[in-house]
Amino acid sequence: MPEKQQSPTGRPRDPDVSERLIAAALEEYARTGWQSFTMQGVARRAGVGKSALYRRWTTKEELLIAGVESVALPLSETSDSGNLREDLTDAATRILHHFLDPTGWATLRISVDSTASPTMLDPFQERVTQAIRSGITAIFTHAADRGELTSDVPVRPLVESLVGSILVHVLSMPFDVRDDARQNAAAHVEPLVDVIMRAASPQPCP
Amino acid sequence: MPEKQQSPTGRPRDPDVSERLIAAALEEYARTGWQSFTMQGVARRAGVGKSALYRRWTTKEELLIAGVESVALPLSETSDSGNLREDLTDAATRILHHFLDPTGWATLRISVDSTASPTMLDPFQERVTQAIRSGITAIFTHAADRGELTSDVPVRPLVESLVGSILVHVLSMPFDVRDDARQNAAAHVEPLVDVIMRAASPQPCP
Amino acid sequence: MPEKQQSPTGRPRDPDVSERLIAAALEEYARTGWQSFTMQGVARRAGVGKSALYRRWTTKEELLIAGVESVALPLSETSDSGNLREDLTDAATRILHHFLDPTGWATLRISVDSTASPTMLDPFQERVTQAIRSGITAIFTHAADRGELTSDVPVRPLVESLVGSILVHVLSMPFDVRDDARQNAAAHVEPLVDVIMRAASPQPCP
Amino acid sequence: MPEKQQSPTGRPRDPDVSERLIAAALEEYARTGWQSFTMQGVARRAGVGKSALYRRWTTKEELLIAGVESVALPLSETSDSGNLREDLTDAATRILHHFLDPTGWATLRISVDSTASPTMLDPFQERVTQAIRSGITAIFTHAADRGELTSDVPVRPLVESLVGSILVHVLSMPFDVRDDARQNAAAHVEPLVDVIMRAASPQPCP
DNA sequence: TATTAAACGAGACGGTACGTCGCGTCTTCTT
DNA sequence: AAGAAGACGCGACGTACCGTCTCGTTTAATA
Repeated sequence: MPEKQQSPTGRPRDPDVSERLIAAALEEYARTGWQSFTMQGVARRAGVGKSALYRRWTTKEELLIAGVESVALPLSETSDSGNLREDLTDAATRILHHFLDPTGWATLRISVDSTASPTMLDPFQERVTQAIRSGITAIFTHAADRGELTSDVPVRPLVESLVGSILVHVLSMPFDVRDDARQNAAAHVEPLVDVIMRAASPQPCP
Repeated sequence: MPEKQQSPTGRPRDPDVSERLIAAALEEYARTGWQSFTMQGVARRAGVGKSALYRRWTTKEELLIAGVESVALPLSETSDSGNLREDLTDAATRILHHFLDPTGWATLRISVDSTASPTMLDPFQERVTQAIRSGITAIFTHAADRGELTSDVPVRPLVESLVGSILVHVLSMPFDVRDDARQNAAAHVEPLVDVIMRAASPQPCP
Repeated sequence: MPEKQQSPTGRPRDPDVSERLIAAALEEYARTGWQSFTMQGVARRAGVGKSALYRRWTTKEELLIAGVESVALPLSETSDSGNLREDLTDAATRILHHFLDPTGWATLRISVDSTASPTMLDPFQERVTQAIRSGITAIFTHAADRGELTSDVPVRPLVESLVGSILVHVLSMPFDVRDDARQNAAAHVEPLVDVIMRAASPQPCP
Repeated sequence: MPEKQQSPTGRPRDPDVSERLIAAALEEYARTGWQSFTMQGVARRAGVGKSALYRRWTTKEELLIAGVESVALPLSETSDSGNLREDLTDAATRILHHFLDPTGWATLRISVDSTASPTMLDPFQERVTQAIRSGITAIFTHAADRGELTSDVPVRPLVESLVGSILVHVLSMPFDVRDDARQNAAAHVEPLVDVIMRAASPQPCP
């Protein structure tokens, strides 16, 4: 969700203003979420007039998406070590950190909030939610290419299971465990990757 | 999250007012989510003074939780057919419908929003999030009792995978597919249950 | 303005409650006037339920008048030393103190406020405003009886001049002079009594 | 009490909004006084947002003073006919009308209410109360210049007597006499001016 | 170099929600 | 029936943010 088109004539927009606005938006949102996220506050924190803000993004959602996609997009880049479990563990660890980070968590918030109405979903989903999914999908595709995966296993449910399990894991995590999860990410991620690996493996002999 | 304690002396609270407030809260929230969810609006819709509302619940979260837990708690009751796949499919279908319902979706929204701060998480998680998890956990426990499950499979990651996969499935669903999901729930749920069944099954012969 | 009639049957009213209410009313009003004078606050300060208050007086005005007339009525009792100037000075001094006292000042406030509407004026004026006037009127009557006053001087304007001059004197007094006025009342009163004495005296020889 | 200072930068305030607010304030106050005088109501009647009102005046008092001083200030301009009695009668008549007018009466109300606390008194007194006093003081000064007044008569008590007598006269006036006072102002004013004239005249031969 | 059109900060504007408090009425239990 | 307690619908309080709108000033591309 880039900023709105500007007129070709006249003084050009100051790119520094855009940057400061996006940074301010993420900081404000990370504080306490929707509750205290105000356009006014973003402009104030950025040291910018309200007009400069509204000129670029008309709604809170547009502004947040602009800020959040820069954070989420890197998740689509995954490693390719030649070993499925290793790649999955690496990706899962990064997703776990993503959901444990305030700014990363914002991704989910916006996604959840925008799922309610048809208007907002599409632009955001294509950019953020899909970014996460596509990275893991690639891992499976590579593994299948290597023959590490029986071809009869559908990939999409596996991806949804892995991403979803990490999400629910964080979602149902008591607050004082979050620090532990940040430091011992591997221990938290391993059982979840295990589930996927079992499901992806060839089934027992009949 | 029940309403705040009332004093033993004086005129007792009108339970009808509480009911109207909760109903109004769910209706308002289902409209467009946080955006247009105002205490003022809830009281107005319920035909009730603001004081009667604030007397019972101080914050929007408290109010929403009160309304939402009546919707979420039934999810903890699961079937016990004697067949693991059948029970999982049944539970998963209900969870899918839960997340496709505006009021049910509110459950997730609140959960996501409250995860940011330590204050809100605990009461809500224990009541709603855990309700969903505990139902599925029971299914696995029963299956293990029946010997349908190899004892070396940890249950918790399986639960998180199932719940999470349904969640991500809905989360990444284009808006115009939602109606289809409501009507053909089985088709949407089956691949996800499959993943869990594979992961829960005894592993291939070495 | 006595309290409202009570039913002849049933439990009689507690007179102590009435007293505490009136005392509380005066204290509350003396604090910052109309601004912070609330029925709720009076009942709270008196340690009494709201119903006990509303049972006795329906409006703030009724309650205040009940409280204020006990303070104002003594002003109608004046000295009779046999000397006009002396009596006037004595009465004027007491009126000055009355207007310098927070509770006494409340008398004026209520009077001024109630003058706007026809409903409240009569009961209050007869009791309070007239109390002040009648005392001074009596002084002039006695002086006339003694022959100290030429009979052609109308009394009413003299009374109004004396009371009014004290009132305006206080009204236009800088705040930090009020303490001085309390201690050196005679110095403040003398010039005003002088004016009245000159006006009441026989006129210059032609 | 002018409106609060505005910043030199940014969009300037709309003077029309200020005018509408002051007019609305006077109308609201004239209705039933303090009782029903609400900031909310003033803004509503003026067709203005509450913010525009609070931006200019923070309290009811400030707002009322702004509205009232435009009404009271003209009282400081008095006639100078060369005849003391005539000038006094003229001034007294105008003051009488001032106190009989709802808006003019507000002057007194505010004055009385603000006398209780030190904060409010000064700005109001200097502008309104003194305006009335200074006009009459000027009349006496001119008369003294003409030799119409014996120099040993102090002016201030005379002024206080005149203004005060009119005030008390109105204050103790039954409601149904007010109309008569408006129409036959001369008859009401004459006895009061008489008192002042007698007091101001040279005293009887010893 | 002078013109010009938009960007920019600041903040006014009519609204509306916030959470609190007082209004006057009512309902409950206790004295 | 009095009394203490407090719930009830209502609306004002003063603050903050909404999105739009003027202001005066700055800035780069065009004429």
